Amino acid sequence: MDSPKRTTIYDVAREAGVAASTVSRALRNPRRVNAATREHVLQVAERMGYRPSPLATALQSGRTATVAMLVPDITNPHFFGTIKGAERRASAARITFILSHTEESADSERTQIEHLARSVDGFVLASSRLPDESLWELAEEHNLALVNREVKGLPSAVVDSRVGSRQIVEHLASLGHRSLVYLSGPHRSWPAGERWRGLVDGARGLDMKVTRLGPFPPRVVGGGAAADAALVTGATAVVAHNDLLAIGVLRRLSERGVAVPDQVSVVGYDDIFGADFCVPALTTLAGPQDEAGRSAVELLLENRSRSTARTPDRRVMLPSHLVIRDSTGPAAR
Amino acid sequence: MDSPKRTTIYDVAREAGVAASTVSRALRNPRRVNAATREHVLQVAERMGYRPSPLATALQSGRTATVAMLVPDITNPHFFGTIKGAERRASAARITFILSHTEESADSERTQIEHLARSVDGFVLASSRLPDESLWELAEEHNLALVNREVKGLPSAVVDSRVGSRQIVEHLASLGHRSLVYLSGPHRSWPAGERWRGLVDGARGLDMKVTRLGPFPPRVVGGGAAADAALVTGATAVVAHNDLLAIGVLRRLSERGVAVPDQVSVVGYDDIFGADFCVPALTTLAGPQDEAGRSAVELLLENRSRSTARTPDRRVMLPSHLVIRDSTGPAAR
DNA sequence: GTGAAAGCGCTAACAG
DNA sequence: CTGTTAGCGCTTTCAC
Repeated sequence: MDSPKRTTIYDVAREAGVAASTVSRALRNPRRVNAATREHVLQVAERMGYRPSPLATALQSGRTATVAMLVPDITNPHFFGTIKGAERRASAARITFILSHTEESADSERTQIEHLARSVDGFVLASSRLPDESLWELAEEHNLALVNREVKGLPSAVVDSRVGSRQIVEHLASLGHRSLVYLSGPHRSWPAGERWRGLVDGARGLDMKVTRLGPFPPRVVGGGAAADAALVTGATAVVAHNDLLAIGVLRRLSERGVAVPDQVSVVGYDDIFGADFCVPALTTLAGPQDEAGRSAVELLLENRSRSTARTPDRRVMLPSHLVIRDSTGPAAR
Repeated sequence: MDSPKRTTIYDVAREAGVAASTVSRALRNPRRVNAATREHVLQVAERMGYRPSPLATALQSGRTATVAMLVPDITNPHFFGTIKGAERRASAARITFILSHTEESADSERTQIEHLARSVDGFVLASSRLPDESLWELAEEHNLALVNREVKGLPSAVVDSRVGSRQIVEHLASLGHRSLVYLSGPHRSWPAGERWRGLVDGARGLDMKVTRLGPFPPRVVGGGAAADAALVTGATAVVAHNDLLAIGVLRRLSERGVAVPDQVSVVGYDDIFGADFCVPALTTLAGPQDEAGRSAVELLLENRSRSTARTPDRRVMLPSHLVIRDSTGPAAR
């Protein structure tokens, strides 16, 4: 594929009549070399079609100009926004972007990090499945930035879902609901805890009864069991861990002939693609997921420049907002 | 981040009382070294927590164990399946997966390839925007595999949409439709050409009139203009370039009070997430996009092993199938 | 079967 | 400001 020997700085150096190091400097540290020499070297390099070898650069300098993003499930539309934001930010900084999925497994996550460690400058961990302790430990050795997860001492970018959950409760309360059930996501999911706490906080003083069910798989297929479980509680409002689950719930309710929102109101989280055109269109807590991805990469880049010095943990909190559509309405009766 | 000097094969060699080259061999070419020595080396390496440096390996050997996938628009759900399939296949082969987007620009695509050339073993180009000539040229220097694009002499994996388009025509004809309009995708889109040809072929001998409109942006927002354009033709059936556009069309038709499928039938391509729960649920040509991504990576890997020898171009054609839902019905009148 | 040694392409002191 | 000189960590002849 690449037989015709790539041209190296040595080729350029010879052709330009200077030392290899001068070529290197002309290319990287424009100011440390005579303007005329520099111009000449650049022209020769250009003419010879010189392309630097990122590998050699990285091996020598330790900087790879690459970041890796690990997501639990590459299939989940929830992550698309985050991935997009991260990828965009990276490529804007001319940073190579590696995407990898961990299959919802903490072990796999750790292995991937170990595996990629030498090839990247840092990791964006989206909805990491690793326990806090593991993250602290990994952070000793690696440059990490978390998305939708907060851990003391580590940089993170999260879309608020606590304050947002309060808004959900207020919205439902104002519609006359007196009780809601939260259909919980994965057991160790950090956002699940946040959401639950937000709902509980919001309910306090509003004469709203909140119940937690689950965990349910945060996918459309999880909606069947979740909906059935919710119905038996008699609650008039259902808050699902995410839109995928909410859509599954809508589907199941429709099968069972339960009218939404007339009999039951349904709320989701994330405002994923499709949330606006499912039936009824889903009321959901929307947030700038792409911003979160963007910020995480940014935190990584910041951290990189601060050399070895331990940076005070930067936490970015992005605001969410409730998008009210057709799946919520006045409480039944 | 990584201050405590990584252990290298030299450390292991010293500790094990052998030469570095022996360590290297023990790790890569198990058979070229005495079983006992090998065992010993492996244990020492393990004990010392040795991790090979992919960079150094790549620099020396020329193989990076990495592939890059370029997609025009990382935001488009159409690509999610392809990305997923490719990522999965790569990680199964312990190949690092780089994802990059080209913003629908041929120039950007070329630049990215140039940029990543030294860091990867090959490229998966999904729906490449580059003209055939450019691809041939690039293939001289790089290991390429195409997804949803066929170019003579280059390996590719495509989901059939030509035969599938015939099925669409037959389906519509059997419902009594006598004319359809194709809402075309981007001007230089290869699948757009395939689909159009498939529709024309299918219409021949079926007393079906086909019209092509567009190009339209293959996104939901494109649906407004597309739907309006389609309506003025008086056609009773609309075939949209992809599901995104089709969903946009559904939305516009609903706004205008045009009943689907009673007044107009609508068909899409891809069966993306959401196609089953929009209203009415979309009839669409589904295909194994993830398989296409998977196959493309596979082609890359095959090609890599065949050393320099030019491999006869392998083309993988994946079958599509028509998923009939609620957006198509008997022709009006 | 194993060791010595020469790089892969680049950067970073260190002199001059 | 520029050239010389070591490597970065690994693989790969080439001898022994």
